[in-house]
Amino acid sequence: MVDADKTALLMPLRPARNRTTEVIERITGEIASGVLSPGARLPTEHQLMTAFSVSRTVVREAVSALKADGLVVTRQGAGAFVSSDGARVPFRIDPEGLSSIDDVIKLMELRLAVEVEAAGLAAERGSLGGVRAIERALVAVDRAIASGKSAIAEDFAFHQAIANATGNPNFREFLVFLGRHVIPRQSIRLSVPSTSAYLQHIQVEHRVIAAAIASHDAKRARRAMRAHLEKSLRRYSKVAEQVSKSVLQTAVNTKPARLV
Amino acid sequence: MVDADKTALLMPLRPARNRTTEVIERITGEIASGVLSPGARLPTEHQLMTAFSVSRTVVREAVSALKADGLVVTRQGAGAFVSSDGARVPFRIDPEGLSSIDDVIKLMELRLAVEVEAAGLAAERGSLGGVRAIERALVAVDRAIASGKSAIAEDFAFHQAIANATGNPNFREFLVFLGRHVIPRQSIRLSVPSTSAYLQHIQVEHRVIAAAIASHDAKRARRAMRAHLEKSLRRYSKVAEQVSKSVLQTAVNTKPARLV
DNA sequence: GTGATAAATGTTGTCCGACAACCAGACATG
DNA sequence: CATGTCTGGTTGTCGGACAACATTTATCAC
Repeated sequence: MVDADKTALLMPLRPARNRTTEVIERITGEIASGVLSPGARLPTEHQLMTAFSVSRTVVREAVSALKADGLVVTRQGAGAFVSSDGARVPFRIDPEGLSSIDDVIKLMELRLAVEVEAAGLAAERGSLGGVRAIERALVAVDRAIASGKSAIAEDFAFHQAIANATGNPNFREFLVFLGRHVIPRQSIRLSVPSTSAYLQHIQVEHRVIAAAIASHDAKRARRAMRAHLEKSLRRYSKVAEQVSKSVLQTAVNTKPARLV
Repeated sequence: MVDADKTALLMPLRPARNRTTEVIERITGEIASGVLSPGARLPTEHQLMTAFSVSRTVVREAVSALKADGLVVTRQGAGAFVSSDGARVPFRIDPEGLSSIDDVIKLMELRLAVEVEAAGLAAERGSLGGVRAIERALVAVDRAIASGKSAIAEDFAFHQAIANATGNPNFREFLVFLGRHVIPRQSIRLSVPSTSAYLQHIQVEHRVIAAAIASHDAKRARRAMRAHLEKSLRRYSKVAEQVSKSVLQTAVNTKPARLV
């Protein structure tokens, strides 16, 4: 954990405020604020050059980034246009917006919503192979606990196996997306006692969920998953309270992170 | 609808296969396939220029797009690196992957998961203002029905008001994200009878949900929302069956859309 | 006059060369 | 040995040029 903090301190200064990102933010702002409505044509590269007094390279890189985000589409010889079908613009979670523990909790609520339904769907139509995969993930957690590890990766693999058993890839994909945001937060590890006894208690909850899915009892699966995740949420918010009391100590650790 | 199809036909050729996109796909592929592991440094711009035999402009626009996607970060003077914390890479839904009705159903299942929990949270901790907003959205739907409109936008606003009442912005944001993908599909409108009688029946379900939220009954709110959306899903999959029978007619309509 | 064809203009896509800002490691200095 | 400096390499920005394409305008045949 100390290592994680150190690397965070040694590798800061990511968003390197160069001209390109400023142009990106300006254009993005005008699109978001509605000045440029969908389908509208945005200024020509030359106009943008003179308006922002930057080179064409900067303008083109900015537009390229906007294109990658799906906000604009370009047509050679015609111009660049604000994307009319918003279907391409992705769902982002600002990493800066996860600095507080409360933000992490809000994310975990979304995860709970998805996972509860995933457990229900897995129970309704989980194939034999899907159920087998869930049980394999369970024994993997067992092995990790036995060897004294924190079993974080194995625990996540278990939840992923359930999402997989729904037969709906959206559940697995969205779960790993949320995992990428929630898991790397070091504050989680602080909240997890990760003693063998605690982990084995978690495993009991896991087995209840797995049993409900295996017996195709959707209601029980949803209830078990909800209980499992709500317990984790409550434990987490308790940590939030404790941490908020010792703000001074955390402040010196989080402040540099905000500068990133 | 005919207009929408026409514009879709007149403005096709989105992925305009230019050199930049090819370079993007090549690099993205090498990252996805694990050839370039997180934290690894990718080749210098000069190496990429000679490797792909393109100009530096193309290379820079490509890495600019990759930067916008969060796949790589650059440090002036040091190089470009594969992003180590995947927290920046967004959640995308490939618009091409929504061509079949089955894909849309799979998306709606995810929406159901989020909305059921949103209704529960809104009931648990919905403020007075939040409940008022939900009721306002309800009368808006009433007005739309009375004036003979399809009330699609007003219906979505109602669901959005519920997501808002959770106090967790993630729910609203994710819901509008999903809405951007699901709503524009014309196949939905085909499945909606949109007769006044049908819409008023929908409103009955809406009122049950709103009442449960207003009385802070989380369980009932979740159950009502689940019933509401599952009914919509079932109706939708029925349409899917009917459509799959008349594949020939839909084929001529969907084929060009795939080319977009 | 009208419709088709061609020219002209404007815009994005690509290439090239150059310099500034910056970083990492080698080197020199005390 | 520690510190400062230098040097080569890399990304960031600039400017100009031409190609490919779209749109508009002008021209011509009928």
